[in-house]
Amino acid sequence: DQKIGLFASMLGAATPSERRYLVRLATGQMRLGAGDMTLLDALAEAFLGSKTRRPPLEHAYNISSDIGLVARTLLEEGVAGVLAIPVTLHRPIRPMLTQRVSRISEIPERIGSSIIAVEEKYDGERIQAHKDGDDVTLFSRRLTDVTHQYPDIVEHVRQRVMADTAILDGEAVAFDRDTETYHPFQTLMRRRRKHRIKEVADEIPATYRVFDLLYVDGEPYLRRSYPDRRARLEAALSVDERISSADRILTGDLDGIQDFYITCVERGLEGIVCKSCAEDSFYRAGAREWQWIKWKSDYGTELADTLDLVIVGANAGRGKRAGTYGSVLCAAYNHDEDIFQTVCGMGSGFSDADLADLPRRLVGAKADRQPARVMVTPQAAPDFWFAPAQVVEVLGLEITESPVHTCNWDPERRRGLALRFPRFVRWRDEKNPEAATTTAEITAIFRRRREG
DNA sequence: CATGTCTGCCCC
DNA sequence: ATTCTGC
DNA sequence: GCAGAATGGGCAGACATG
Repeated sequence: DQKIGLFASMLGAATPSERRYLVRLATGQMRLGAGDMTLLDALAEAFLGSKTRRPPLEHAYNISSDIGLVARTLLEEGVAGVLAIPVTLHRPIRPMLTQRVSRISEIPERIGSSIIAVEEKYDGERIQAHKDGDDVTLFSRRLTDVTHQYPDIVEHVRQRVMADTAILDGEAVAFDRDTETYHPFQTLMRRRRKHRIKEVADEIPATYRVFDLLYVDGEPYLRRSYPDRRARLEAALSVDERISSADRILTGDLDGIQDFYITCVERGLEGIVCKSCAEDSFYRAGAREWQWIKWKSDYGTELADTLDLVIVGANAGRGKRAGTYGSVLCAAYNHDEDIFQTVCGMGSGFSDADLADLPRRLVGAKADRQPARVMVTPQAAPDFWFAPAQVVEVLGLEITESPVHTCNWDPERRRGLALRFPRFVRWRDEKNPEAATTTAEITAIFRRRREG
C-alpha cells in the first residue's frame, strides 16, 4: 500500500510522457539497450575522440568490472592512468566465457592448439574466489558478491589454498558423497536464499571445482598460458573432498575428446570444456573466444532427445515481439488419460519470420477458455488458449522435475516434469496431436538419465 | 494461520 | 541458459 | 563476430487470499 501510494503520487505529478516511462520503469519494460560495451564506446568517443580507442578502456573494465572506476580514472589521469589500473583483490575480474560448436569435430579445427586440455563441465554455479589472507570474497558469474551464500566454500578457500593471496575461477556444485554423484542444479539452487543459510549448507554441502588461477602471491596470472596457470593452481591447492581442481585429460585428437566426453556423460556430468594449451592461451577476461570451447549433448541434434509437442497456449510478446506471440505453451500427450499435459513454454529458436507467422498458424485452433483435455497449473496458464492441433519439434537439454508443468503429474508431491532450455526446431505438420511424444516416453527419458 | 500465487533474480 | 538480427 | 534483446526452467521469499 505504501508503494501504491508513492507511485500514485509520482504518476499524478508527471506529464503524460513521463508517466509512460515511470510505468515502464516500474514494470521492467524499459527498452533502452545500453550495455557495458556501448558505454565504453561512448567513453572512448567522448574523451578519446573515437570509439576505435575503446581497447584500453575495455581491458581495464575486464579486469576491474567497474565502469565507474574506468570513467573516473580516464577523466582524472587519462589513458595512462587507465592502463595502470591493476588486478585488485576483492574487485572481480570478468569471467572468461566459452564458445560453442555444432559438431564436436569442429573443436580441434578451431581451437588453434595441437595439445588440447579437456575438462569436465559441471552443472553448478560459476564462482570466482578471492583469497586475501583469511579474507575471502566470492563472486558469481555476473559478479555479484555471493560470499555470504557459501560459508563452506569460503572456509575451504581459506584453509586449502596454499598462497597468501589468490584469485581462483571454478564451479560450485553439490556433490553427494554417499552416492558419489552430483546433485542436479536445482538442488544447489536451494542454497540461493536469505534465511537458514548455514543449516542448508550442512544439508547440501558445496564442492568447489577449481579450473583456473588468475592471480597468486601478489602476481597477476592473466597473461600466462593456460598450462602454466593450471600447474600453478595444482601446486597451490591442498585438495580435499570439497575443493579440488577440475578433472581433465590432455589429448591431441578428436578421438581423445570424444572418449572423455562419453566418460563424462556416463558419470552424469553436463559435458566438457576444451581448452587451448598454446603459448598464447591467456585468460581472456570478459571474452568468449576459441581458446575455450564447450560441448554438451544437445548441441548435436543427432544425440539429443527431441520431443514432438502440442501447442495448447501462447503468451503475448513484448518489446520487439509486441503484436505477435512471444512464446507458446507446449504439452505432451498422456495416452492413459487421453489428456495433454504441459512440458515447457517455448520462445527461443523462432526466426522473426516464424514469429510473424505464428498468429496465422494458430488462429484456427483458438479457444475462449482452457480446453477440457488440457491440464495446466495456474503458474503456467497462458494469455491465450488453443485446442490441441499444432505439433512442433522441440529441442532441450534434459528433463527435470517441475512444480509448474503437469507432464506425468504426481498429485501427492505436486510435481510434474519439464524440459530445460527448450527451443524451436521445426513444425511437424504431418503429426496429429495424439501422435505427439507421450508423457510416458518423457518419464522414461527422465528415469533413464536419473538412474543411469 | 495455512495455503496459494506472484515476483525477482546471487542462478543455469 | 539459447537463439536470432542489425551493424 | 559482437552486442543487444527476445525467450526458457526454477528457486526462495514476498505477498495475497481465505
